[in-house]
Amino acid sequence: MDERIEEESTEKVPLNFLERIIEDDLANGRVPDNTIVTRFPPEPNGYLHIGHIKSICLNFGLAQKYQGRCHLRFDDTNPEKEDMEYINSIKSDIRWLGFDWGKYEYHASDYYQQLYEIAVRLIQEGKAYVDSLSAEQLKEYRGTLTEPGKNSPDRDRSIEENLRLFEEMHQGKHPEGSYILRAKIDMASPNLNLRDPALYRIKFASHPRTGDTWCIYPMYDFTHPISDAIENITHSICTLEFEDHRPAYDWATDIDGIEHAPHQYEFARLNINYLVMSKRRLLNLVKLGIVDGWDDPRMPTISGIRRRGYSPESMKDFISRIGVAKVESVVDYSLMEFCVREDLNKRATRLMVVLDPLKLVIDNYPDDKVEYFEATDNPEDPSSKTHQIPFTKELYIEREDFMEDPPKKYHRLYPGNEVRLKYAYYITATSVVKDADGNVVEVHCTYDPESRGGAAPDGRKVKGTSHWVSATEGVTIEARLYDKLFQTEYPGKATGNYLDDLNPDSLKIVTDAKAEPEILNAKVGDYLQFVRNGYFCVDGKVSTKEKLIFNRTATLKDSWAKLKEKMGV
RNA sequence: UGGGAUGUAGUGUAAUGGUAACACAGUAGAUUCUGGUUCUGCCUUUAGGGGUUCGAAUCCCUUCAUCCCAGCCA
Repeated sequence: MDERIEEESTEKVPLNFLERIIEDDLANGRVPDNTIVTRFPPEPNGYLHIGHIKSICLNFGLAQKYQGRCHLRFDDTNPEKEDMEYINSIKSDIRWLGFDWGKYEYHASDYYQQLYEIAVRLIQEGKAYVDSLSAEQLKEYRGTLTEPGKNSPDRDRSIEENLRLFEEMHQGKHPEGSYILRAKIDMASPNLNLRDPALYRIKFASHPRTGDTWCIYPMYDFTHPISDAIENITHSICTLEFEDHRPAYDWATDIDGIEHAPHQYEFARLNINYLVMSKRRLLNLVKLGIVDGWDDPRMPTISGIRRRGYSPESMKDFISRIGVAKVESVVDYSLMEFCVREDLNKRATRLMVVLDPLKLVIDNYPDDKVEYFEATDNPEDPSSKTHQIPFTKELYIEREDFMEDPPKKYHRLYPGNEVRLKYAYYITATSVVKDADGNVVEVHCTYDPESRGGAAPDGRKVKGTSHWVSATEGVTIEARLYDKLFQTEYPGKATGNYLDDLNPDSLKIVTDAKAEPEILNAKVGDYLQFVRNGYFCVDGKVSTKEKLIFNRTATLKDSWAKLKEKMGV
């Protein structure tokens, strides 16, 4: 026991740069009460996507790891874009991932009064002023990346005048766009965020939470750092594009009365190839009707992947595997697929479902006989339960599992070849029935009664095993076969328009798949594997008892498909 | 032509002055009542150039490349 502990403590667990910072701060007594406090600060103006999962796992994960806490704070400072609908979806998405913010739920709008008072104080201290420049003039005065800006004529307005005007803005006496409150920092700063950034703007918009109480709303650069300070956030983690805002963050938290100013740290946001992640582009897909909605199983939104059948565990594993750093990076989609397959392989219930049915008739099997075979729910689980599958003379097999004229290395069913029907019998194909166009519509075979259970007493082996469903005892279901929404690694890279790279085959609907009766027990949230076809789940939105609809979460790896391609078949 | 940041296998992440590694992808094989799983092998790496040092991915100088910033968005 002691040895083990020693072993563990000497074992070097690689830390990411954020963990290093936190451990260093903790070790050097820089953290009040030795309690780190992080926050996840979504703006409620859209649905959470996979990129947010990284931020959620980071903020909640770090808090968990160091026995601190993580606040959920809605960054609701722009009433024109935000909505209660989003607030609710965000909460349910975070819960789905398995994180709990407990009582620490906040809204930046809770701080509007405090923010207002701080703004007044800044004016009194000569650190902020009311500017009447128009948006266009503001732009002119700001300068460019290479040229410094110039001071607004209003910059030297008296404190009394500023106070009066700001109060009038507050009271709604001035129209939108007529005035803004600006920080007085440095119009010549090489960092544009420091060229007297806007602190407050006038908006006669109703806020989802504060209603019409306010007609002036604080800006991000002012609200965010102060909200962090109010909540005693110790480590404020955000994405790389805010790096340039850090001086503004420090400016805002450098006000009297803040004992332990929070600090901002930036990490690289998550990018995944074959996916688009920006809210704008996702919204567009929804608006144009290219997808079924924000929760379309092809969408990289949390609600989308959830409906697709991804498990929260697999996504958390994915996030832990990609790591955290400051380098802009693009993660392979295949890693995410690997993670979901690995997780689902361990937990999915196996079912036999034929997606593209081909009739198979066993000529030497009794006409009306029904016998049952026992199938393991999950062979990966030693304590797995079993269920019964009915077997009859007429069955369906996968059309792909029979070829009249097979290529080399094809070891499924073809005339004269013997294969196994999983759990049941060895069969040998004898003849085919074709339609007028020459398509095979029925395969006839004979079975070996001695091979009952799927093995021959004489020890002879077969190379192929097919799944099957009884033609008379099976049930019909709908299967929705999803693939990547985009067919290029970087959608839009070639033409500039990401819609040019949509995958025309991102959804194939199979309305007459045949399934073993056990499928009737499948519930929303169950993880299933249709043997040899992939991982599936019950569609939580449209599936009904009368019409069962399943979504394909991911295919199984298919080395035969690769081989076929290589052989040029 | 301003400022900020970043460069390690195809991709992502370790190694924090002491033998460049792990995972995914790729590839070859073994096992298998899922052409799945599992197992084994292989492939490929410090952006370039200089310097410090017994020793550099790591420190210094320099060049190059990429990303972000000119909302009254966050």
